[in-house]
Parts: sequence; C-alpha cells; structure tokens
Amino acid sequence: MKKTVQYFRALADETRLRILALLLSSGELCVCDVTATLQLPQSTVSRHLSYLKNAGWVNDRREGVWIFYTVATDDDMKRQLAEVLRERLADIAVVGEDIKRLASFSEGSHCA
Amino acid sequence: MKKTVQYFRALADETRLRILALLLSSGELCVCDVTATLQLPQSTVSRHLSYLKNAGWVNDRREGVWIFYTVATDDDMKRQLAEVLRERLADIAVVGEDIKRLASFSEGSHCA
DNA sequence: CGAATATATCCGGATGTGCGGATGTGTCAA
DNA sequence: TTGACACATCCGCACATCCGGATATATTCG
Repeated sequence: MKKTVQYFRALADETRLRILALLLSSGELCVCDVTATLQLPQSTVSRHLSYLKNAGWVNDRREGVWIFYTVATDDDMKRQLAEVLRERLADIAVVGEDIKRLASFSEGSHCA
Repeated sequence: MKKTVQYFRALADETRLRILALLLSSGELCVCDVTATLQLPQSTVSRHLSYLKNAGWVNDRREGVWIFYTVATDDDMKRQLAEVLRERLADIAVVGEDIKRLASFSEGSHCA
C-alpha cells in the first residue's frame, strides 16, 4: 500500500508533472536539458528526478558524465498510466511552453 | 495545471485510496458505511470525501438524512483512471479487508 | 594528480497536510 | 418546537514536503 501511495504521490506536484510531460514527449533527456527547459535550480530538478525514480516512474542510464532519464514502462499499468498522463498533460499551457522551449535548444541535446 | 495537480494529489493518501477502492467495489455508499468500514473517526472520513469531491473524483447525492457517494465517470480519462485504480488496488491487503468488512454488515446498507 | 563539468545530497526555513475532538448545519419525526 | 441522527466544518497540533544555496560525489580530460 505504501508503495502505491508513493507512486501516486509522485504525480502530486507541478514540477514532477512537467518533468514527466517532457520525458513523455522527448523520450530521453539528461538532467541539464530538463534544468534548462524548466528554468529551475539544478538541485530542485535533481531532487524531483530522484523522487520519480524512487517511486518507479522513471529509469536512469549513465553515459559518461551525463545521466539520461526515461519514463518507465515495464508493466501494463505503467504503460496505461503513461498514456493517460500524456493525454491529460498535453492541454496544459505550461507544458506546451516547456516542450517548445526544449525544441528551441537547437537540434539534439542541449548540453554539450 | 493546478486542477490537474489537485486531481492527482487526491490519490496521494492511503485513506483516500481505501475510500475510492470501496466505492469502486460497491458502487454507492453513504458516509456512515465508509466510516464503519474503515473504522476511522467520522470527521476524518468526511474530510477525505470532501477532498475527493472537490478534486472531481466523486459525486454526492442526498437522500433524506444520508449522503451517498459514487466515483465520478463523466469523461474518458476518469473512466480510464478508475479502471487502472480498480486493478491496482485490488491486490492490496488493507483494501481486501475493507471490502470483506463492508460485506459483513448484513445485506445492503449498514446505517439504518 | 588537479581542474572542469554533470549530477546528487545536505540543511535550515517556509509552507502544506493529515489528524480528530468539538462544534455547526441540515433533515426527519414526534 | 424539540430531540435525534447524519454529515460537514472548525481549530490547534504534529508531521511531511518543497525550496534552493551550499556542498559532496562521480567522470573525463590534460
């Protein structure tokens, strides 16, 4: 039960929803991309990504100095919820601006 | 965005998840049934039901002295999420005990 | 090794949240 | 109208959560 509560509690925060929306729209991002897109302190972004990882919402992968995050889809429920989230978040203004800002960071990744 | 956060925040609490699981399994319940089933103070149950109603998760209906609550399913996303919830909550021990306890209150409603 | 960069964690302070007894509100019946 | 019952709201307290600058850790390169 505690695990389930934690899983949903991860969605109970605007910053985390913005991060999930970004990952859902872009597939995979490193922390500096998310930080630059959301225009928030690095510690804040890292803390929320950590929260999402701990709750089972995202996976991370190290590649040299960077750590890339993706939305976890290792079971049916996660895939279902991700789809619901994708639809629900698409209509939110802040989310649209985030995605546009991310796209404006030239082609590919923002961090060198 | 605030509305979306509130909507998900409603799921970020064990008592509210237990209430939703009860309503999903029974269809419609009055406050005293929920209170007796969860074995929690009436003010606590009422507050959480109020929270769920305000977040758009449940509807209420007065019938004389009683107020009956049901899970709201007025759009596709709510129906989808309700289905996900039903599956996810079914496996939780506390929820199973709640449903069994509710069933033990004779046939039909617990409150006279 | 030492510097530079990306990321994670620590910490103190402000704010939010859940709790539950006490109290208020609404409804029915006598 | 008075009393009984179902339910909602109030209030102070304890605890959780979020914030973000400062600091620690990890990796790469020279």
